[in-house]
Amino acid sequence: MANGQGKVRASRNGFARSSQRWRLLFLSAGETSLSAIMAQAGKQTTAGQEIRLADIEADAGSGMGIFETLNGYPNAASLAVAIKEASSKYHGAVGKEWLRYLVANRISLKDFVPEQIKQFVTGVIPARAAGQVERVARRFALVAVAGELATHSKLTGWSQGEAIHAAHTCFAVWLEAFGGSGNREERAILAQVRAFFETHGASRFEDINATIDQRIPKRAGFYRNGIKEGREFLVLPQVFRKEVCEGFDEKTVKKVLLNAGLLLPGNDGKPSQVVRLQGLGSSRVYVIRYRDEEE
DNA sequence: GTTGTATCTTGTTCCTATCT
DNA sequence: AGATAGGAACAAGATACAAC
Repeated sequence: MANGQGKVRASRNGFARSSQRWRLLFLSAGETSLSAIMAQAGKQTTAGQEIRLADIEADAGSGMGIFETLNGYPNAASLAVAIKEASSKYHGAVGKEWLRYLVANRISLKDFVPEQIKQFVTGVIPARAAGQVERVARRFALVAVAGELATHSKLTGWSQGEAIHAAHTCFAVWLEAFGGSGNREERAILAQVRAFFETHGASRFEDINATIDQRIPKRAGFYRNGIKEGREFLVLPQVFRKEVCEGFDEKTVKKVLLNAGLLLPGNDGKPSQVVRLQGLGSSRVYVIRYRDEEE
């Protein structure tokens, strides 16, 4: 549905039948964002998918959930109930009037609407923005212009410019989250690495100085009490790739861990260090300094 | 004799250029 | 414009050499 195109099929006599096309603007009150769902499945979202489903934070930041102002109601819940009652009583009335207005003014709107959309878009997108950002901005612009037109034709009762202001605010929130998606990924990686050591740190790592044989089922690596301070985990390359980096790009994980100071690089600048291990000879391992929260 | 470091080799991945 | 091949870059294992 979000692609705006139906399946292309052949007609009965073998010719290409014209496929169905539509423009769809839908709003979903999903509790979890698309990227969160994909992350649960251990997959990445491509930029194109995030463009089709633009995430807007539902918390307006005023301490009242989705609302910014209460419009005279004592609290957010009573406003929500009032909106629900009014909409179940009057729903559809404005929509019909709106369509009537569009049809009556379609000649003049044909030039006016694209012009207004262009104006909105150039006003909100930052310089040197990616084309994807502009595409999302155009969708917000359509909503903004439609809202202003509805206000102009006395269908909403809003003050002039309110729809544009609202779309502006929502777009700014979206843009910040989209631009900060790298930060979101970074946090997810650090959380995963932390969880790995919290789960396996005491059970799957062997003491590097151990003289007696220890039985470590599904050994993930070794630990040593750090040269400077704290405990250092020496993770074997296969485990690092398969378990620590699971669901993420290995290079990205290494970069994030290096930047966070958790992964100690070797003297030769490589992310892994060569360490002599009991029974394994010298091997490359990823040295990760695990710090407790209070340090 | 052991340990640490440096260099070489091999394998893999990604990017670019060329051809169809 | 897309696909394929080749080259470059990087990582990891191996080996050699030096120092303690």
